[in-house]
Amino acid sequence: MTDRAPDPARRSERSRRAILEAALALCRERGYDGTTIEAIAAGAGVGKQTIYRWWPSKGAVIMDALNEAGVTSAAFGDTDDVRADLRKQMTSVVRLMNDSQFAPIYRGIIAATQSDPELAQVLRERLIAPRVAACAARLRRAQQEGQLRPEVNPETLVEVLYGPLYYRLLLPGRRLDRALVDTVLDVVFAGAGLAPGVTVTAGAPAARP
Amino acid sequence: MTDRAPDPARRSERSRRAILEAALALCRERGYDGTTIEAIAAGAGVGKQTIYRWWPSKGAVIMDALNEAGVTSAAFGDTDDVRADLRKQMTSVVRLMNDSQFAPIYRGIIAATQSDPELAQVLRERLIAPRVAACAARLRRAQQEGQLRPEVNPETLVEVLYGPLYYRLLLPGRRLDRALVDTVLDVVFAGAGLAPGVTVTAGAPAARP
Amino acid sequence: MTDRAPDPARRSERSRRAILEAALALCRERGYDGTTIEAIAAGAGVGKQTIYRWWPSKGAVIMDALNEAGVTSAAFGDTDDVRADLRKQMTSVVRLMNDSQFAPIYRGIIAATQSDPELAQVLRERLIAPRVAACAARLRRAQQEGQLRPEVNPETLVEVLYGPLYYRLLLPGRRLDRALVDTVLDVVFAGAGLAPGVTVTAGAPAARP
Amino acid sequence: MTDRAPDPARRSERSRRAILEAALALCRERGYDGTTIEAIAAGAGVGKQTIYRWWPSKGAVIMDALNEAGVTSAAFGDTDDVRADLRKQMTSVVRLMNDSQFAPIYRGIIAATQSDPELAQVLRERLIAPRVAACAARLRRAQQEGQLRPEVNPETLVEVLYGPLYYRLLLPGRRLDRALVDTVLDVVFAGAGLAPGVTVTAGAPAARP
DNA sequence: GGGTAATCGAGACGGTACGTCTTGTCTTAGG
DNA sequence: CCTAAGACAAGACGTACCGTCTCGATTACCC
Repeated sequence: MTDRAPDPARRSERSRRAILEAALALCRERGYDGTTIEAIAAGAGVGKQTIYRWWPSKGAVIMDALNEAGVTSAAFGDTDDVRADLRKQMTSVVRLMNDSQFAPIYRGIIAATQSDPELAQVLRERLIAPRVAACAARLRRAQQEGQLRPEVNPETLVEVLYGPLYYRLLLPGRRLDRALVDTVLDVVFAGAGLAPGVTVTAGAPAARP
Repeated sequence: MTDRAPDPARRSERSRRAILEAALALCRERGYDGTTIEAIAAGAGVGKQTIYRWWPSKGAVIMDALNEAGVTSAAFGDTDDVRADLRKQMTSVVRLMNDSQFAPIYRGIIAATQSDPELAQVLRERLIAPRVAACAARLRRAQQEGQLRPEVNPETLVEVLYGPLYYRLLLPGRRLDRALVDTVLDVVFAGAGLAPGVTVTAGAPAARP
Repeated sequence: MTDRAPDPARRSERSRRAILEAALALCRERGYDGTTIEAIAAGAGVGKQTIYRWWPSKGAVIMDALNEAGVTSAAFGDTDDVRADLRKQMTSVVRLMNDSQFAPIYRGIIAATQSDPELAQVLRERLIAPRVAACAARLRRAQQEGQLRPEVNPETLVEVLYGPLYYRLLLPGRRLDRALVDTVLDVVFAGAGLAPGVTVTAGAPAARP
Repeated sequence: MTDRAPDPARRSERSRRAILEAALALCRERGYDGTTIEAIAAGAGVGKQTIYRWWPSKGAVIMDALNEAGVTSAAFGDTDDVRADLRKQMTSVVRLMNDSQFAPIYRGIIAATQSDPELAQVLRERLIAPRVAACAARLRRAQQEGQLRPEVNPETLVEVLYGPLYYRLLLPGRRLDRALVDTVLDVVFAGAGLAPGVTVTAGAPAARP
């Protein structure tokens, strides 16, 4: 399994920390693209080889640094109200995506994954998959409890929920804000369609004579 | 308006075409990142200055090349069935996002916009805005015709519709396929929620005792 | 002939000079080995590529620099007395080989040629061959004028004359001084042997009855 | 004397041999310059520190290896004919300097001494000085026996004899061959000059009436 | 229809960063 | 304490591109 990995026991914890800290600091000062391995090494007082020995790319270093900083959380609310739980989590995601420290770095990493499949896999495994799984689990419980239609695949529903957020994060156009969360939840929970004979209003089920 | 633009009359059409063709060819052979202005110039038999004179960045060249190739279309169906129109358009977008020629280039450009606001603006103006506008217009008509709830902002709805597609295009994880389009439309038109006393089923309004 | 060489017309004379000057300055400050292409480029305010474009190696740069500095001369005396002419030239060579500025650089270059045949060829063509030829020409004239035995190959005689000087320059041991020149000339002109019946004394030919 | 040297009793003879053998093998395979301490350590199955502990530099290792291989000999002929003794010894030196295994390594070491005084001293003490002393001793005897002019310093005469050989070994130009030995001996024993009234012919002393 | 000004291909230029290599020192674990 | 192994800080290597610049040599418009 770990046959190719160098013995981690030999690894200098001191250097590892210095590298991750320098990486984050540089990202803040000069942006993701402006951050170079050369500068990280210099900033950390470390030889370049020490970086190349333990990380395959600049993106991997920075992703590790983000993780280390514990900047995000996969934790999910678990009240009886799935919509409230989602709203809380999605809102905190929006807050992060609007954070002027975090957002450019995150966007830089996602950009890097477009041409670096290895980094993409790390991004998936370390950042995305756990959070998607947590969200999907919550949705699955909601389906079992009759709050959500059971025939929609929870993983796909996660994508429908978060897709619009990433759309605004990654594509130029409108600024991401919290209002989007409510709109998305509105649409996802109640639909945007007006089928004949059905009145769907968020929080206000059709009155019946 | 065009005060800053060089006199286009001077421009060598021959070179312009050679550059755009070389750019696309290189993108196919070596990917977006592997394509360099140096190589485009060499491949087109053109001086580097000729490229820098007319385009601000590699991304801009490649975006022009994509546009020139007429690879995408903003045209929208306009039948009476908004859902069918959306399905048709979104499906063709999915097809494009799955095209092994186009997708990596498009992803490369979007990646480049993460650190190049100027390119982002061009992407917005030339590719995204027109298509969003066309889609929003169609949605607006649907609202007027009573097929969609009128209180949802059409531009936002566009993002809810396309967000999941871009999510799969740009984030590592599940492969993009046409089934996603139907799921998204299902959820957007009918909602995924099961509010007490309301049964929302696509195409099958809840019967009542 | 010069088909592979870049068009010299494009070459920046300014950079060329700055590079050669920086190279020499660095050699003096930090020695031949301590001089790096990186430092030459930095010191000359020049991109490394500009050095690599025009010179194949550090040694070639430094040899050019030496030549440019006009530090040596192939000019040879041309009086009627070949021994005096040789003495003058060899003494000036000794002076150069003892020059604390020049000698370490020259030794460094010769050292470099031990593992760089290309540099060796340049050294031969640019520095050694012309001087050997000039010396050999002078010796040849002396042979024609009856001052030297005609059967000794002049090129080889050059090596016998200068060999001891280079021996002291390159091999650790005794310090090179001008006295060596006289000893060498003594031996070479009159021989060190005492053949029976022959008395060979410098400046005092055997008397004959 | 050996105050700075680590206690030799602790030294692993096994490692020492492996290092010297690996050093020579690498020199043959990749040349002097291509041989690195890193590779020697790897090739010998030895830690780098073990090399650094016992040798001050790569050159010192290789010189030790050469010595160990017993590739040269300081032994000198001791017949009544000094010229024959010199010829024999010098010819064997030429053979060595032409040996494609030995020569590049020897040239590499001499090159290294140009910038490494410590190595130069080792070269002098271990290789050169003993051989020069042996040769000078033989010359001194020849002087006492009346075969050589007594006023020429024997050590200097050694340099005159071997200088031309090293000239050809170290400077690019003509290939070293055995004929050089005879020419050198010719010149050194009989001189190359033609003083008026003196006829100096090797092996054919001037006839006397 | 000749002058002139901008564009063209070409590629040298000063730079920056890359990823690799080697150096000599330091650290760890085993004997 | 020596050993094998190899991580470490340092820094040069030679390469690749960047975006700017300087060349002549065409254009192609304007007078």
